[in-house]
Amino acid sequence: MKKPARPPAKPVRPSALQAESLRQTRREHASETAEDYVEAIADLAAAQGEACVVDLSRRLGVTHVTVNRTLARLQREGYVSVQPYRAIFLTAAGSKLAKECRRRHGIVVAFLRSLGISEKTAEIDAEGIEHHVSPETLAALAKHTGK
Amino acid sequence: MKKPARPPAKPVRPSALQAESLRQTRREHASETAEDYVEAIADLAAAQGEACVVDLSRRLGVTHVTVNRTLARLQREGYVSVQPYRAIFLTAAGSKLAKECRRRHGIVVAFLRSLGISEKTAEIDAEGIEHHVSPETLAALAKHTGK
DNA sequence: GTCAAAGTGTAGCCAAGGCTACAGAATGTT
DNA sequence: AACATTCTGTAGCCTTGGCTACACTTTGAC
Ligand SMILES: [Mn+2]
Ligand SMILES: [Mn+2]
Ligand SMILES: [Mn+2]
Ligand SMILES: [Mn+2]
Repeated sequence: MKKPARPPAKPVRPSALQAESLRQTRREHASETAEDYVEAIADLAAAQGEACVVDLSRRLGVTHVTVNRTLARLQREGYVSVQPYRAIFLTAAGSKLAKECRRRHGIVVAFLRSLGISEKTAEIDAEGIEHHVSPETLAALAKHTGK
Repeated sequence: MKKPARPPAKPVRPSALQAESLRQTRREHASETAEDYVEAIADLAAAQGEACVVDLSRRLGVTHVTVNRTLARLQREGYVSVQPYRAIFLTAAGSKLAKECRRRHGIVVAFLRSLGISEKTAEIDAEGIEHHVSPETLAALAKHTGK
């Protein structure tokens, strides 16, 4: 079916734009784990003074094995500093990222709440949406909520 | 560091809720590929009469190899029907899913546009956001936009 | 100090979803 | 009919991110 007998070929949506959008979405998925981890580590550090593996595994909803392997990758990428049987610390880069993520998370949740969404649903949806909000959209959400 | 000397232990956010939210986000990621594929297949069928592997690979921004393997999985899961060197067809389940996804995609884009987001950014952001919008939020977005 | 419980680390399994390289099939043009 | 191009399929590689099972370390309680 190389060239099917094409009817007028009205493009529902340009393929190139959708391809670019999906590529962007995949890039966002690649950084998503790092974002959720550093945010969780910062939250735990703020609440308890420090973060350990089991606390993270409870908060992230995965086993401690997954946490461990992911922390190794995040250390490789320069976001955290881990040593065997020691608490987990964010690097400067990790802290910066955590701060940005916490801000963005708050804006998304506040926006959803302003739309009348229940707190629980707002939290659930925000956890996924947050990673796909461009700066342009984030600003619009903040403005809309604040107004 | 089993039990660190804990300061008052003010929970920034309950761990259980965040864990549940992240689990939900992961479930959504698992269905995301299927959703984007059936939507793309439906779009291509509407525009050209039928969908083939290279058209899909162009539209999805991946190689034809990835498309092929994913189509095998989607067939296993009952969304598409593929035969070697034949066009790709949606099953009833696939068509139903595509229809829902197209509707949801449109609502998310329209909402972003109504916020003043540029068309291109709206498309890009929507491609990621759409999969994380609960029915409750989707309804709120539709209502907000229509108003 | 002993010891059980909790925490941590590691080996090894799996599926998804990217990719390159190569081979075979279909097609359009000459 | 021949051939170049395009399309399709497959083998095999990689990374991410889940998991269980098992072993070791730390810690708190007695
Ligand atoms: Mn998140
Ligand atoms: Mn978050
Ligand atoms: Mn999408
Ligand atoms: Mn879509």
